[in-house]
Amino acid sequence: MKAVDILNRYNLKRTSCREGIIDVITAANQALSENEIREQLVGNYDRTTFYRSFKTLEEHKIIHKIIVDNQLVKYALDNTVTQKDEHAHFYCNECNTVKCMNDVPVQKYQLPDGYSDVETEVLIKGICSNCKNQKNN
Amino acid sequence: MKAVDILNRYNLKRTSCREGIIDVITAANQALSENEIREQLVGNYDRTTFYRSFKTLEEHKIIHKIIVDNQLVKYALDNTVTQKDEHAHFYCNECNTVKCMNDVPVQKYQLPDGYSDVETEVLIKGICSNCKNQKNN
DNA sequence: TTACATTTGCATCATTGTTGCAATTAAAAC
DNA sequence: GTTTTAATTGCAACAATGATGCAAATGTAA
Repeated sequence: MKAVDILNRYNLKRTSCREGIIDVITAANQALSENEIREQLVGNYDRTTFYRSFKTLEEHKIIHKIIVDNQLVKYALDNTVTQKDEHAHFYCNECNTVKCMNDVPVQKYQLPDGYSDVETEVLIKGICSNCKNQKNN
Repeated sequence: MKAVDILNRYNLKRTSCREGIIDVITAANQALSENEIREQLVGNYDRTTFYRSFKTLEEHKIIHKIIVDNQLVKYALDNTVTQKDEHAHFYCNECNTVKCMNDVPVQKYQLPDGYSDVETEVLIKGICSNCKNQKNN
């Protein structure tokens, strides 16, 4: 789906910053940090505009954040857009990339009495297939 | 186990700040934020000292951080100290507390070929039993 | 009690994110 | 195609979190 269509679907004004962010994130096969997105973005936007665009896109569940160790913040397209189920995220300790594991659904957890869950976040840390290959060669 | 014993076990100097932090965290039945810990702590420490103490305790896996939405940072005793398995964390959307679900072990996830996992973080968001009770009354 | 290495507090700086406000822009109405 | 209106942008300022260098203070071992 095109950025413009996504913005229309959520009744958001199609500003170049929002379109650009969606395009860059859509094109990537991994979650991207703020700086990675800015590097690939055409045009120069104020930091404030950036953050506000992210916030808006997040609030409408067009993108979502994945945070690793309270340090690394990465963004990816949200389930509601990709039509996939709630999935686990994978962080590679070697190359520091974050990927949405669309084929690894979040499992159901049995909570103690009285607790009800709304949402579950799963972050798996380890070595990705790319880095593993490089080690073996 | 006493704070002093824990510090000794890891060959760390027993400074009052470190002891205090461990004591406060041990006494709590939920994960605490920096400010919550500082409030309960006897003595006034510089912010830098605080952060360095946390860092040291984290590096030695005496405590661990749980981060919610890249915003709320909470600390709790680590598995290596409590002798429990890797567990899920629960964040209450109502009262904003974080608890270690020691009885909810992290499940095994089947990753795509080539991926190997080292550690899995699970954060379940929802309503805790306390808040649920208050709603029903 | 002394000696040495570690830790503390202070000043300073970096990063990430927010808010208020005037200027600009997108989208709808004319 | 213009005008109108509401949303968005950029700027300045601010807040929170965290790191670093360095001299002073403290813990530990001798």
